[in-house]
Amino acid sequence: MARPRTAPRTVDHPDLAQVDLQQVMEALVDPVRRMVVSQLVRKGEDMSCGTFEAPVSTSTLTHHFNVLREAGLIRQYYVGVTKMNTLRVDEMEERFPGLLRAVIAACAAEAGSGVD
Amino acid sequence: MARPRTAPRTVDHPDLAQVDLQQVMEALVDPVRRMVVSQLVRKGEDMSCGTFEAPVSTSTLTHHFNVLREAGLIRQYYVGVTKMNTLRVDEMEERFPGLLRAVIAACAAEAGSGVD
DNA sequence: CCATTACTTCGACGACAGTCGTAGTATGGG
DNA sequence: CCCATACTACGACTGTCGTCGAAGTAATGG
Repeated sequence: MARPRTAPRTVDHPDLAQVDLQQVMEALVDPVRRMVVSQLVRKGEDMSCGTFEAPVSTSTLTHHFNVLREAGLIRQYYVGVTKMNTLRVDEMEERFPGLLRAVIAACAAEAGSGVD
Repeated sequence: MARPRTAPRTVDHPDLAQVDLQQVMEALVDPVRRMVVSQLVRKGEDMSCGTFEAPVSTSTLTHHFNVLREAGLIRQYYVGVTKMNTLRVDEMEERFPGLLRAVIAACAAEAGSGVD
């Protein structure tokens, strides 16, 4: 019987009203974090932490997820032993209209044209 | 007779095609540089380097102007002994649609609401 | 229970960005 | 000519960010 010994793992998310532009910019300035955002957009569905491609170690990736979550860019929740990630794109759009959308578009454009 | 002993001082500006998102994000992540951009927008006309308000020394401000110029965000030109600054907003809009516009709007929104 | 999987936490380290003050250079006026 | 003004260049310092590996914790399956 899967009787949880402790409370189910939860994750705290900021209300976007209390996130400021500085935090969002700092989150989006890192290329690895933009990769995460891009992959979420491209996939179009929630992704577990382990399924992202990035040129860094797992522990570093954990750090990047924390930064993204604290900046209000992603929402995270546990499903068993894996942790899922969603983009808070609509909320973000309301908080800073056009910003996330523009960054996503720019990422896609750079990935699309031959950038090597 | 104002005979120039040397060639008039010129300033180099990148073609926006050769500016990448990383550079622009790095330029816009600094709050002092966003202040510069905001003041240019608010003023609505070219401003000399000495007329900006920022909580840093003059030499630091010079550094910030360099970063903004190299990221393609501002255009600079000398008028006598002073150096003028313009926002390259239209070119930027073409290069990364919506990005600069969104950041400017976010700055204005934060400045507008009581943020202290 | 125990092992496995999936992610986190911690400390350490290296690199680099922002900052300053000082000294330097160019322009324009007396 | 010389000085004042406006900005720049340089070197030094500092704090912070991204990075890693090793050790830790939590759910799941046998």
